[in-house]
Amino acid sequence: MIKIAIFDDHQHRREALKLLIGLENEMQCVGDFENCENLKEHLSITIPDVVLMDIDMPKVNGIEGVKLVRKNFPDTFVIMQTVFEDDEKIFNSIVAGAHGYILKKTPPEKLIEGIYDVVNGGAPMTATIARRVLELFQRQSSQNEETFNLSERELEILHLLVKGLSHKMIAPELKISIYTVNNHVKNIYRKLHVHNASEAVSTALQKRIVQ
Amino acid sequence: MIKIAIFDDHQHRREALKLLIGLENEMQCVGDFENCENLKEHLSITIPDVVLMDIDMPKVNGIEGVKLVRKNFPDTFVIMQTVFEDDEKIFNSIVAGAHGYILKKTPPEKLIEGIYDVVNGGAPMTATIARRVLELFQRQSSQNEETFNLSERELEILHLLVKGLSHKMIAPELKISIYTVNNHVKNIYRKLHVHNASEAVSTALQKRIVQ
DNA sequence: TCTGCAATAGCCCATTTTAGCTATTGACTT
DNA sequence: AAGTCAATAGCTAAAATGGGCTATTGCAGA
Repeated sequence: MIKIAIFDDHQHRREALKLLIGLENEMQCVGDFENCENLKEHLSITIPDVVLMDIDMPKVNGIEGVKLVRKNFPDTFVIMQTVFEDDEKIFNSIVAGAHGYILKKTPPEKLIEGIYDVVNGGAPMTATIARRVLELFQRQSSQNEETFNLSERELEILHLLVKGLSHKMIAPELKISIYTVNNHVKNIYRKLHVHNASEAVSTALQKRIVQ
Repeated sequence: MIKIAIFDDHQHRREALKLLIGLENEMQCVGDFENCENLKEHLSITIPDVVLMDIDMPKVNGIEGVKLVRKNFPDTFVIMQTVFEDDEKIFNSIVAGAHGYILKKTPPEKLIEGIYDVVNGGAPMTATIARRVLELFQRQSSQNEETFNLSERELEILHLLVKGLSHKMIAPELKISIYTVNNHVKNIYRKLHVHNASEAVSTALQKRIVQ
């Protein structure tokens, strides 16, 4: 039996969802709430497996809601619901830890399918949202192909600098002398146009020269 | 008519896919190749709308392949195909610009559905892959709410360290003495559990304490 | 074959950093 | 009123760094 809680500020929508869930033998609505105030207390009592979370709610909205759920009830799945496919809302929901993202106009049978999907390890979302997620992902990790002409060895040393190792610690790590380390470091600085280790590390991470 | 090109190192699989595509009235296979060598030339001639790209191919693999397609043929959709759901392959494919990710064991009708899906703005993927994508996303942008109890002033100084400023440069910037800078830096190190500026900068950026 | 360059090693030295202290002031909490 | 803590300032000494150099080896490209 899948226990479901509903967060939505429209009472008629809550009623409709309860009715829909009631039609399924394997599902049970254990609570419906008009916003995420006292979410922690509500969920402590109802202990749902899945939360249907409207994004646009007064006072404490759905983004905050999903954060609260994920923080306090890590085993509970959260499916976001919204009227429009808004990039920022999609992004924030996913970063906050949502497990699915379904439009309100989605036909009832698809919503039910989504609930089964999420408890079985899936991530229900519309085709368009899936595409948006991929695009957001690509934008996020736009790898700067530029390697600043750093040699293999320099990249290796840069990596160790990022890990916080001193010259003295890098030398035995690479089985070379501290003088050589110093030389490589100087060459790295020249190529990255920086003048100290902090700046080099900063550049390395921000331009994604090393991960 | 949707024009499709196939990249897969197994000839029997290429034949099977060609046969499958041939059964659809709205689809046409315009080429099949055993790896991504000369991909640019192949696509220049065949000009497909959708590329089915196997990931594990000898010489030039699918990840490199999708990069090449996206770089040279930005309007062509790429659906990745692989045997297993491997986090690293999923991640690399998406970062490289894939539009979909389907398992080879996926039934034929689902693959055809995926092709229609991708040209209609969707991103076909299995439920499990969708979940993985969301998790990768969350991991990527895990905004560590944790601020490590750094004070306002310490955050300010950490920010300047990330910008590559030395203690001597930070002092006049904040109109405080270099001794005070040194004290703040020491406190930052203690709170972040690090022992030098590189490590502090690295932690600050990776845990997203500063941007 | 010549040339350039990466990788290695070395030296020097001024400057910077790190870590150990002490101490005052002012704000906030109990 | 007492206690805590952030922010400030100061001192010192040891360690590390950054920026000058020179030099050898070996590889790859012109």
